[in-house]
Amino acid sequence: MSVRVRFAPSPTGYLHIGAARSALFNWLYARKVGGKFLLRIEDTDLQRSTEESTRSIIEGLEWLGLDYDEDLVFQSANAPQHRGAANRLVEEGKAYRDFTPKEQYDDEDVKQGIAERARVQATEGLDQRSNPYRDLPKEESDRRAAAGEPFAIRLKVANEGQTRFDDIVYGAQERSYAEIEDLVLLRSDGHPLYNLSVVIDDILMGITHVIRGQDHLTNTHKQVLLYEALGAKAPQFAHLPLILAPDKSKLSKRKHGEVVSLTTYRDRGFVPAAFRNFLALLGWSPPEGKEILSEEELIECFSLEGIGRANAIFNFHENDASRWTDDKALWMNAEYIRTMPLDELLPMVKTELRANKLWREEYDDEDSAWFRKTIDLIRQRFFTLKDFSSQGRAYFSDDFDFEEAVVNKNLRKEPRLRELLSGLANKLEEVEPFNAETTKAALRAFADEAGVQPGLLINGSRAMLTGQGVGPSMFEIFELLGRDRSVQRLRSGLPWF
RNA sequence: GGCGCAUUGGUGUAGUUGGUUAACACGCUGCCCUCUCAAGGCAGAGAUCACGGGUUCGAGUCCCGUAUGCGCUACCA
Repeated sequence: MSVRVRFAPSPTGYLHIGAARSALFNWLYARKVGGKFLLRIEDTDLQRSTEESTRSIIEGLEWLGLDYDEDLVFQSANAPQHRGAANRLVEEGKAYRDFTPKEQYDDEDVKQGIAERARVQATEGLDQRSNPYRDLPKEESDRRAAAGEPFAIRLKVANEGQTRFDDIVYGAQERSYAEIEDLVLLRSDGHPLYNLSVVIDDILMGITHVIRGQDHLTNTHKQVLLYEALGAKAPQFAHLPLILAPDKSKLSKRKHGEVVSLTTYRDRGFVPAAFRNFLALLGWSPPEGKEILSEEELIECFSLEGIGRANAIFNFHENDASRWTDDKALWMNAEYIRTMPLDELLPMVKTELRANKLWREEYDDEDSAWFRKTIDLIRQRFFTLKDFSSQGRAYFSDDFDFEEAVVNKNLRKEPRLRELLSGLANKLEEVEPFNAETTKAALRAFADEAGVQPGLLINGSRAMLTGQGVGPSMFEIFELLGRDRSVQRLRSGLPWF
């Protein structure tokens, strides 16, 4: 039987990086074993589901390069089947109508309410099967339903026994029926509930392996019960450890902000392959210990058995802008930027420059050799794609900022520099040809004549030509910017004012 | 409250059927290289493997308990 897996997010917001990782693992597994990777949007909660969210999920997956194999499935479209299944279970006596009036819960303290109710239930000695409608004669149930009395449908969980399944990650799991309530399948307004929907949909879609977050581990027992009631074979389950914030709390946008949203990484200049690589290493480790893995390598060595059981901490630093996300993610992105094939990087840089009005069509044409050379040089010390338009700005525009601290340290500290650099400009004007070699010789000779350290002129030049104190070798910069721009910037005197 | 799951340096992870100096990556420190910053090279700090018992000649690895964290416990997903 060929493998079919799915990623089934609910469209109630941005795509969370934890969800993105679930998608990735499903995708990797499908690609690894030659199975199908499907996408299902779980939009049964109509109140909270939005089209915008669905779009952002699809965009996110596309950005990560996780292509799905069949048509997108909307869970809401299967609602008739969900209801049909629930009614069938009632007919078969495996579920029952619960005419208890619906209670209203405050959305705020649901968790507390649950704990409170559980406590009361325990002290009053109520068990999970105390529902008065559980054993209502079928005729009466039918009659009341026909009379229009509202009801929810609950699964009739047997008194004795236990569910069991083997989780590929967490191992053998058992749970006694006594700990499982008669779960609601259908709300009194006819809406199918999550546990019913997933099971029906997974059956409908022929899912063979359910790979999802560990937060569903205990719910799985209910679902196993449903598979049994429906006479269907349960799929294999593999639950993934969760991704937590540094304080070990659940990662949430409300509490932790943008770092948890996948699109943030796209918007802040991550290379998709780098982020995918980083995500893969959260909770999973390759057998060889090699960490930088291409798409092919990732697929090749991926296995469900390599997934760990402990929750991983996503180590970002909330109050440190330069370490706004996990250090290793940032490092990996830099690693990709400086080592990936230039031809794959170029389109991303183009997009970035374009967004900042720094792109010129010539870069694709007569200046393409220059452009490639420039990108290849400056990418060596960049961390994100954003750096091409910020730190790299001086290479693409004459309108760039001078860093105050750099100007003070490399220019103002030595008053003679203004004249010296102007003199250097004169010297460079005569250099022929104009390249790294010749400018180097010229600068050194000039430093000798003037009786100053070459470093003084080099650092001063860097400040004048790029506005920055750090960057590539100065002579490479001269060559790249060319004689005219180099000379002009050296003479501009701009930063002195 | 009940039930479940987890616990190896700051972070991510390796640690084969229990065997001797607990490994790798990121981060951090120092040195080299050097016009700066990276990269690279070298060196280093940092873990009594959550804690307490037990089994064993021997435990990060097996068993029990405790703690902590997380999850589920809903006519949310």
